Amino acid sequence: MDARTSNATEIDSRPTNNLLRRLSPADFALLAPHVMLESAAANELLYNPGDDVQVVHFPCGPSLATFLVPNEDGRDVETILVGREGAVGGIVSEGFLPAYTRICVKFGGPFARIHVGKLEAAKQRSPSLRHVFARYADCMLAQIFQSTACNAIHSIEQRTAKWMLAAMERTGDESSVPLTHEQLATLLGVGRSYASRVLQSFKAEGVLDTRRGSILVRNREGLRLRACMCNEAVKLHFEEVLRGVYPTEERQAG
Amino acid sequence: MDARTSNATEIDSRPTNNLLRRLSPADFALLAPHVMLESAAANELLYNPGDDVQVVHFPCGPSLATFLVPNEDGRDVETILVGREGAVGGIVSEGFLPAYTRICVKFGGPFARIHVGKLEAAKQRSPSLRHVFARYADCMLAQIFQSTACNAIHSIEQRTAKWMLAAMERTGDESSVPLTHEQLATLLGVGRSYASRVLQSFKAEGVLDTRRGSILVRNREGLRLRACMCNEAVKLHFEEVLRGVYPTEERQAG
DNA sequence: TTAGGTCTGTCCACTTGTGCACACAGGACC
DNA sequence: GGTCCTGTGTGCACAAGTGGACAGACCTAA
Repeated sequence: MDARTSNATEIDSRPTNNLLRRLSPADFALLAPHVMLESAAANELLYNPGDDVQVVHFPCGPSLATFLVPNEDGRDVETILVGREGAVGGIVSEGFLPAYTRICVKFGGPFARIHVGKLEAAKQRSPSLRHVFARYADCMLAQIFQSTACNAIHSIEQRTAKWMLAAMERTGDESSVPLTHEQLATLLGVGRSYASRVLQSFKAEGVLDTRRGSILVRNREGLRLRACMCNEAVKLHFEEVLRGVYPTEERQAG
Repeated sequence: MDARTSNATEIDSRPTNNLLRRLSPADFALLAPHVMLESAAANELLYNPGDDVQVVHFPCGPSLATFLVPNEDGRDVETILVGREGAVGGIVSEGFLPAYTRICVKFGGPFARIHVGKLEAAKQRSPSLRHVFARYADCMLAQIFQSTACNAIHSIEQRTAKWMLAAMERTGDESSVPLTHEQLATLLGVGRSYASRVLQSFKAEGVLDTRRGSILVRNREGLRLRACMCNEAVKLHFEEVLRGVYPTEERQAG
């Protein structure tokens, strides 16, 4: 699989994960033999704290994973969402270390998987591949930093709106988010009744509608107005950092 | 500076930064020619968002740096502390990317510095050196994840206590933290008057005393009781991950 | 068709944190 | 020794979020 064969058809045959699609044909070719496409159900745990990190998971299509930090009182706290724009597992650590967080499939669907060892071996052969992953790691870091700040100062209302937009952007579903109020509350780290009240206030303003087990978005722009700008800040960094992944000449060649 | 000279004297001559001290003599020797020891004053900015990251800064002794996330309304939000246990700048990204956060010297003092390019070159020559930094990156990630969770669910009282303990641990000063109420408030992302009130309640319980511009710790154990366990969780991960940095034989050789 | 479990909407009393205001205290500098 | 500035202590009205409770709605499965 050399640069010659890198046409649109080949690119489309890749898993629908933006990080993998961003790779040059040559870099993807290094990974391709080791990539497995599998599916995972909602609530499946990819890692628990202390697990030896051996596999990188790339959410594809509407799949969504989250990082949960366990808390002394037993309830986990949700931190960041990772969808088809990225990957989870050994991104920063380069694997073979105990996981710090729990990683949970939030919305089920296809995942591309590769063993960390294979990925690291490929990185050793291709500096540009290493750079792609280092850059993505930096983006993920930005995402977490932003979440930390967001949790410190933004209201539950803002964070609810932010979360819904982030989820929709990743799943591609423009009109609904499959969550119960309970799940939304857990995810925001607030009480269920308060989460319901926030949704109710959005509903009163015509932004949302609620169904049993899912939330329907009626006015996306309204939601955006009520959200903090954290998503946008992070997205900007993603674009800036990942745009320059390959030097121009290499990208032209692809 | 080769392995032959790696005796206790040489180790003590290293900068008082635990990450650097943790390196095997051979690995440190790769960096040593490029390490500059300088000092920075409190409030000095090491990076601003968008800056090209070219230098890694290792806080030494009582120096302390923090990562600040800029907010739409202009006030920065403090996220994590980095002291002599670690380093800031290009740790995850491997440098040469725009910084996402602002990095600010919180408590002034000595910093060891090295150009990212030199560090990366050394990593290329020594896989074990690369591993040390990958492992530290993972620890830093754990720290940020924990902060995100902490901000989501812990009270200001708990976070105040946590912050004070974390600062003392890093500076080595067991009895005082040089902060005004205003600074503490900013750092926690709360209003100044509420920060004062929390300190007042600690004072009433005999845990603290307040001075103009600094906070005196009277009862460290009491502080620990009032803090959340976030520090401990992260510390455990640091120990677990950094303990195994060098395989036993290599450590013996050093 | 009914029964039972889960999800939802809402009430209430309560705690936590906000934002502003203002008096006063501690130092530094003339 | 006074002056001025910044930092500190506290009061108040208010907003945000908690946690428990309970009735009713929706869905599934027998």
